[in-house]
Amino acid sequence: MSLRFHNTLTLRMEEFAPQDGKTVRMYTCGPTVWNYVHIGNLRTFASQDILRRWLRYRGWELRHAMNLTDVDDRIIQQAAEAGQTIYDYTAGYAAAFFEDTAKVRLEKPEIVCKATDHIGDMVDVIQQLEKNGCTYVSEGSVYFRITGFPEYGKLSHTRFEGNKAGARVDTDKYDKENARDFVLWKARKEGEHFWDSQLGAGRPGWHIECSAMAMKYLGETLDIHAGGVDLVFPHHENEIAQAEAASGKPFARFWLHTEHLMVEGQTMSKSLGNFYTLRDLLEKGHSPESLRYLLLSVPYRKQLNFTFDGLRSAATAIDRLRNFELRLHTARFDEGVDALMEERAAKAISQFEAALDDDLNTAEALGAVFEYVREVNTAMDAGGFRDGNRVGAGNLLAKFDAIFDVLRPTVAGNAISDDEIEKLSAERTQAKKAKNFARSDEIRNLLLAQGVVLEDTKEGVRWKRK
RNA sequence: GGCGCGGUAGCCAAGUGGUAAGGCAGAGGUCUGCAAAACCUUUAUUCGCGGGUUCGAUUCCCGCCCGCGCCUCCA
Repeated sequence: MSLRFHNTLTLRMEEFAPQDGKTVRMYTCGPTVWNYVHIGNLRTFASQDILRRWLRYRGWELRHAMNLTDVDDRIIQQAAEAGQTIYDYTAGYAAAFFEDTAKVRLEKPEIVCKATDHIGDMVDVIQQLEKNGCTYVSEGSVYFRITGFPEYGKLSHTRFEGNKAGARVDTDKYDKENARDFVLWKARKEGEHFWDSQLGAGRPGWHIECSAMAMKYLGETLDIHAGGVDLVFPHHENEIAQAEAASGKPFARFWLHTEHLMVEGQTMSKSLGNFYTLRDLLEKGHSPESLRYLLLSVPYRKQLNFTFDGLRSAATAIDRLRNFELRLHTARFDEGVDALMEERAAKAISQFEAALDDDLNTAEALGAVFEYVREVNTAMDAGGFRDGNRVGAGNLLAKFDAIFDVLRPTVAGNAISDDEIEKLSAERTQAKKAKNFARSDEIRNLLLAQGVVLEDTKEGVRWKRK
């Protein structure tokens, strides 16, 4: 089966392959670095992480660029309130972003580009748009004239001329010819950060950074452009208008949008008191892997309802997989290879792959893995799983974890060492043999307090970190 | 009003024109010094509601109800 994605541009499933048959050129809208990442951000970024990993799994090379928005109205305002330059203000949050995303095991894109490092590139694109007659100047600011771009609205599937002049469109912006026109370059305002350019003193509008940087690093036509659903309009629509009006070429072939995360059935917002950053969850004692699993367990085009109950369920589900892996590595099996078990592993892998090929159906992919785990556990109990089957089973787990990446526990820096655990475990076994159950229970509890669980099995003791 | 997503067991959730994957929780069991941990079994005659097409629909069509998002900054 071939790799297919749902394309927002066409609202259809389409077979995917990169233009050049080798390297996928992908752009994703990154964070505005004015705060710590929240779990809604992470839902989108996690879905893009799966996309990255799956594209590579399927043999493509990857050239993925992600922007950091480090200048906008909020940043300017908050930096001013903090008495800092925008550079000082955003540097800390940019660093925190990569610390946090690494904890939930998001791969870093090949290219990370900051808006403030690319002012000149944005000015170049705006000048090209001027040349192409798509702009006008009003009160010192440069605007994009959407009536000059007939395809405006093709991504959000909106025909603006037929649209009711709704209450939500600003009607007091006298400086624009059309309410939907958007700013490319904002004239300098007193006290605000600005750059001198051929366009005059000012700063870039929000949308231009993505068009400029994407084309600079990936060429005029991208294979994939992705982001959260809220960006479809106006951000991505405007990116298309800017890029295509400047280059005359299609900006991106595939547009992938991740649905939003809700919290307890409601929109996450600070005013509702249900707003969580990754740091909030870690402080409450939840593991980064459990959040990663939860975020990935619902396919990206479906709204995900975050609950703490769900987070705990995710942690338990991961335990089941880790227990299986531990059993696979520690239990004793009869010599030989069981053909049926090999067949089951191959079937599980093909189901797993077909699921992810189908627009990254992570829920179905997980189903294939769990079904396999249960069948193999049953076979292990019945003696049907042989020593030679370890390779096939391990291979399946490796493929699974290359994408989901949740099997390896996060171990704190001050955790008890493996050697100490082994030593205490051995002492407990001795105590048990001597029927000194008081001492053996004491050791078990002592290790439990350190987050280590001892398990008695037919073949002896095994341990794991919780 | 326009555009889009969704309503499947207590919760999360996959799915197909031919009779419902998987996870969590619950119940039962195996193992065990008691435990812990682990593992196994089990839990929807039914897929928001009403019509229609069909030999047959949760899956296709029409209508309706409900939830959510975007149309303004937002992942």
